[in-house]
Amino acid sequence: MNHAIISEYIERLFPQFEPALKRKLIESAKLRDFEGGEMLMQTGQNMRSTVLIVEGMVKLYREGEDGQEFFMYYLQPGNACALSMICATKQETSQVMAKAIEQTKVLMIPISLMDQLMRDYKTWYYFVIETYRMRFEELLFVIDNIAFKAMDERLAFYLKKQATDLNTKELQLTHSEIASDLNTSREVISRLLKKMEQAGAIKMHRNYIAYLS
Amino acid sequence: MNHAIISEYIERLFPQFEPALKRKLIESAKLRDFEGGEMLMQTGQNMRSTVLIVEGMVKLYREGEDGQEFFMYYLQPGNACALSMICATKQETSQVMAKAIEQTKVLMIPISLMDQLMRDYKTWYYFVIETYRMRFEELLFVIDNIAFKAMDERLAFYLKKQATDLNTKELQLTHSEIASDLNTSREVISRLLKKMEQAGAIKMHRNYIAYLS
DNA sequence: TGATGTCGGTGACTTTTGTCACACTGCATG
DNA sequence: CATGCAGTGTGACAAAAGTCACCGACATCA
Repeated sequence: MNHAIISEYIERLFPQFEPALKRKLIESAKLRDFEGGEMLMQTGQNMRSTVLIVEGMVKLYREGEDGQEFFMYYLQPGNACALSMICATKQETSQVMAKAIEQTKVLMIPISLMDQLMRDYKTWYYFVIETYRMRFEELLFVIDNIAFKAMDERLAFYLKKQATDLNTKELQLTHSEIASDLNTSREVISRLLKKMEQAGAIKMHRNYIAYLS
Repeated sequence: MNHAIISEYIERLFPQFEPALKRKLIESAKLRDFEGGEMLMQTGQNMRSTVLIVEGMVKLYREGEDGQEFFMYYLQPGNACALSMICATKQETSQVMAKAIEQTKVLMIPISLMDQLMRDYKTWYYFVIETYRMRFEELLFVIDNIAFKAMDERLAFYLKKQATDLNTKELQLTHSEIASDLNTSREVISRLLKKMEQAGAIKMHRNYIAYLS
């Protein structure tokens, strides 16, 4: 039975939720699977649910006019999609792309429940506010980087963030992927990576980069 | 008496608030004045109130490491500062600068009231969510521009936005100010403006720019 | 083992943006 | 009205980033 699985996820990932809220979510949330590479959300799409990630990893990015994929941030188990909350509440369409980068499971909470949850469960309200705050801050960092920093610094920041978020020092990234995430060209990334390698910050290998220190 | 003035502002600028909420705000909000050029909020500052603009104009910008002022958006009468809500709720420090660009009046709502307002007044809750949504969207546009567009396009977008937000075709901006807002140099702006003038999009004058069409 | 495709390296070049230097203009102020 | 200053114009150059062309290394698979 799905309820038991959902219950387990909620207990593990959202322990701060009050018991009544947990029960409410267990009875009304739907579990949904996404394959790696599958889209959770697309620009212009209308959201009907708020999304809580419970397994896997979701990449949020802004799509440029000719299909560029400008990376913003990752969502991990325990995170909610701030945009799905916002769009859900207002019935607005999404402004960003969300893609599962590996096998991912999410809880879908019908938008019709949002009002009630916000009003009746303080821990939910705090969770929502905290979600907004975190994502807002992430966007501010993104803006800082592209507004004030040159490519080399942006690349260094990007690699560091990848190492932190994905919790590994072996970054499974091709130069093309990085270039796409930073909206530049592969050659630029290749050259900058070489400099970083010479400076001893990384070690390059085929298909992955070892992040040192 | 201040209550009467506050009441008038609320009636005029926030007609969508339910009567009980209006009464609550009238009794607990404080009116505060800022001179043009005065800071409402500074990076690292701790917020103790949620801020509603009722008169004037507030400029939100991100501060770079060497004092650059990267423009994000304006707040006008009827708007709330999304960041003051977020920071207020979590007792976090602000990540941006907010500066009054003219004589400005705001309503300050003590953070201690936020929980109660969110829970008890549906129109407040909607207002907050809508505020988040709008500002989130603004940030996404900002990111679009700096991530995907070249200076000329960014400048065109910037001028258009100024004309819209400030509701005038006579933009009281010096080239230096524009350069600072877009985090580039005055010379670049001067040259691009000349191109735009030649293309017939604007007409330059000393100390102001006429935005045509 | 040869064919193919992805990944990465690199030189040469262009374009865009940033920097420096200096000149000009109109306004304000004493 | 002389002086100073903020605002602007502009040429020359430097630096950063983007583009193009092409190469080689490696993996996979028939």
